[in-house]
Amino acid sequence: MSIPSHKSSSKKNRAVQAPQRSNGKLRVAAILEAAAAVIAEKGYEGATMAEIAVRSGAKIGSLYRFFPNKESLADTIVVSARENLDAVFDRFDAGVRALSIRTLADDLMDLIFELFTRPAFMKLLEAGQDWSVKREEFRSALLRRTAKTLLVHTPNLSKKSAADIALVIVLNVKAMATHQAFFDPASSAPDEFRDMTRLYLRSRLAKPRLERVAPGER
Amino acid sequence: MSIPSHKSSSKKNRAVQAPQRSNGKLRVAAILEAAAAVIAEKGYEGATMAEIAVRSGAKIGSLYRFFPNKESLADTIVVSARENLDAVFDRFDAGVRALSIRTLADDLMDLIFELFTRPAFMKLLEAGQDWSVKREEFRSALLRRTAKTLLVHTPNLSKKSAADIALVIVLNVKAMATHQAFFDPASSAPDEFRDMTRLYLRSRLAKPRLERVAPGER
Amino acid sequence: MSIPSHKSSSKKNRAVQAPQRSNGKLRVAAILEAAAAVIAEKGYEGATMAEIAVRSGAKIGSLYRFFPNKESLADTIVVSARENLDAVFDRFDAGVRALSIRTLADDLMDLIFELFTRPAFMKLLEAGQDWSVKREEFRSALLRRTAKTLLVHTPNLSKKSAADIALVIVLNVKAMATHQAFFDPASSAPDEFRDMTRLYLRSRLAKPRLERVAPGER
Amino acid sequence: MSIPSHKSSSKKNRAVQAPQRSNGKLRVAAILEAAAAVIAEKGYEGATMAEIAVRSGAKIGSLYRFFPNKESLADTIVVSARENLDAVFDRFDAGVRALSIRTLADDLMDLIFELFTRPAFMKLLEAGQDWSVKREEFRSALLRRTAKTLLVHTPNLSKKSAADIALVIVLNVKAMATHQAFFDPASSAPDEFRDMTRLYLRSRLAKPRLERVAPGER
DNA sequence: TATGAATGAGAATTCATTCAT
DNA sequence: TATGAATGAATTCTCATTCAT
Repeated sequence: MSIPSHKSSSKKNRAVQAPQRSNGKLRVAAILEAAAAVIAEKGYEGATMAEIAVRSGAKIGSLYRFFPNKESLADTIVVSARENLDAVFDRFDAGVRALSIRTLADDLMDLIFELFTRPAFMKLLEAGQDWSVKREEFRSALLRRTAKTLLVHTPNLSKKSAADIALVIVLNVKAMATHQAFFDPASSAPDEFRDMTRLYLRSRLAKPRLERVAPGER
Repeated sequence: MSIPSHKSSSKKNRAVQAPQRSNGKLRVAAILEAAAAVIAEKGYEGATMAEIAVRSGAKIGSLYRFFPNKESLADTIVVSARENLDAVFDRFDAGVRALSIRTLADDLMDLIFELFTRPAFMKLLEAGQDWSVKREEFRSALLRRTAKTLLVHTPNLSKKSAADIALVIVLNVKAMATHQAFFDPASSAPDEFRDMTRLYLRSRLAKPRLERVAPGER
Repeated sequence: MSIPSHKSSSKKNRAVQAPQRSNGKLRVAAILEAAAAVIAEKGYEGATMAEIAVRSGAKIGSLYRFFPNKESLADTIVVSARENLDAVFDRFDAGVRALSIRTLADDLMDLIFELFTRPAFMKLLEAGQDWSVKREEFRSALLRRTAKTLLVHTPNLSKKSAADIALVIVLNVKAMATHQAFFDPASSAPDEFRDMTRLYLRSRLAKPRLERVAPGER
Repeated sequence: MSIPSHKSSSKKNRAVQAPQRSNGKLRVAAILEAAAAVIAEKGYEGATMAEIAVRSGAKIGSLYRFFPNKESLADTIVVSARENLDAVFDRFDAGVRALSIRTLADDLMDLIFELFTRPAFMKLLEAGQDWSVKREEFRSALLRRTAKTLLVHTPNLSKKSAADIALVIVLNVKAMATHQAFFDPASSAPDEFRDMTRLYLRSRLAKPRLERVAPGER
């Protein structure tokens, strides 16, 4: 979306610019699109700048006009998501208190799923020791905000429980999203994940004594 | 499980390699161990033969004595697991009928988790368009056998349900295993995953008459 | 001498370039200034047109409006000096006969030093196999004129001696100028160079019988 | 000569090795030779790894086996000189007290000249803001040792004077060496430099009252 | 005319794989 | 057989120069 303020540690102070002409913005969008697709397919290491260039219809030199290096391209994909993460969650949190557990589960999964919509995400967020700060930041922000949402909905939850549950939900969505492309289109696996997440959330958020679902829960 | 990294075998270049007899097998094991570790960290593309050589204490030349190329190394990791996959499942299936749903969930997760013990697996099994046949074979075999086990336990399950449930269980274990290393050591997330899987299995395998959740719930 | 770097001319992209009339000359001057600075820092190869553009406040497109290519920029720097080389020396030669050796040394160094004032010169004049004709021309003209000046002052000098002495003087000034920036500000090294050059000139220009310093000369 | 313990800041822990087979040592020597030659001709920026490879008879991949990058190659050239700088000066200082000023001048110039023998030096030592530590270290060591030698010879010199004189001498040799290749072979310019340096040293080191050249000195 | 963007040849660097000893 | 070295295609990145608006 907006070109990050790239690595200042670079030797050369190459002037990498945000696009300033409408054409340039389209170009950047196309590059990000292509990068996301290629990374989704081949992973970060497997993706080559040359292929991203070809798919985006840009020439290799243009890639480097807008992104100083391969990593910044990947970062930008993540950063653009990070940027509206808070906005999206803020909006969601506003109405979360009123939601039934079932609806909370469904909507929360949808929300997170959307953040994963660009399939490059899954690849980018896969564990690795030298991930850039940006990528790590996205991961932790997502977990933090998810936990916070759970606390807004169920205030008497412990911080720790909220964190644990958030992690499980996020990983469920990730698993769901990662393998979506590879599912038999007729597969009902996504539904299974949704349903499992509902069961899980219910068991975690329902009041202790009401082990069996309380009437009027919904 | 963890083969020590034989690094002390040669101190000086001109060192005599006296006890170098039949430990070709040890050498191979060390290489596989190192390969698994490096791939787990960096992914298949990110792993370099040079680093695998260094970590395994082998010389780059040796690697190619035992494995004709990088892919064969990765394949071997998968194949060695594939080989005893059937044996492990056969043994498990023999007694599965008697298991409670809870125990089934727990033991099945343990079994699959063990197959994932070498962390390179997760990386290796990640989707990609040009996976080698061997890797794809492992994935489908794992799903097939898991589904079969479910059918042995609960014969009146439909094939399709079994496949769906198998996928969910496998992905749950994968999520659990992948992120184990990154969990706060004090995290109870693994337990959460186990519990969630129990809930899920119970809802799927319990007799039809209990299908309906608590009245009014749904 | 130091032309300010006109950077304030456009604050917004859409800014009106009202007073943009005949300052093509200013623009060119700014570019030359910036080019000289960048080349001085990084050398000819290390200097990039992009950095020169940024420092001069010009846009890369503008650079190429005024200079067809990088080399022509470098050439222009040299040529502009070459152009008034003769004038400067002519003027100097007019009064050179009357100068004492000491004053000759001092004034000649000053004169040459001024030609080197733009520090890009030193870099530009550094040896290299593919120097442009222009650059080579400046170098030889400088040596030729310096030698001529010596002959005007001391007519009974041989051509060869004059050429040798000229070379030494020029190189002395070059060394002095090149390293001026790096001197400890409190360093008296420039004075040393001046003094050394005086001694040298005295020994070369003084009448043979006055091998030992003439009384009153100093 | 000996491969330095290259940059540890690198992303990849590529195992850049010192050569361990005789052949490898020859190769490294050839590479350094070629690098020095190319850098001497084109300067650091102008030199390309490809040309260095061709001239050394090595393939591009081999260059990177021994040197992790272009800069390390340049550094190695400088470092190898730095390494025996102290040894050379120590030896020289041992006998310096007995030398006449004239001989001191001549021998000191010869000594420094030899350090500059590899012509790549002059290029490498040329000023620039981002020179590597190694290169700067060589420069300052050379000045420091030259000043020290002067103090050994003439103990009643002030530190500051010694430093100033050292700088002048070094720059004289540099000028001489840099332009040697470009001199008319019949040029007596080198002799001029030597003579100038003698005059200069004499004026600086001779006892004050002996302003006029002491009889017998020459 | 001014300028942001496009271009692509060329340079640095990486790494799987082969080979000679 | 063991292994240091060689190889070179593939990849990332740079930058002078051109172009469309």
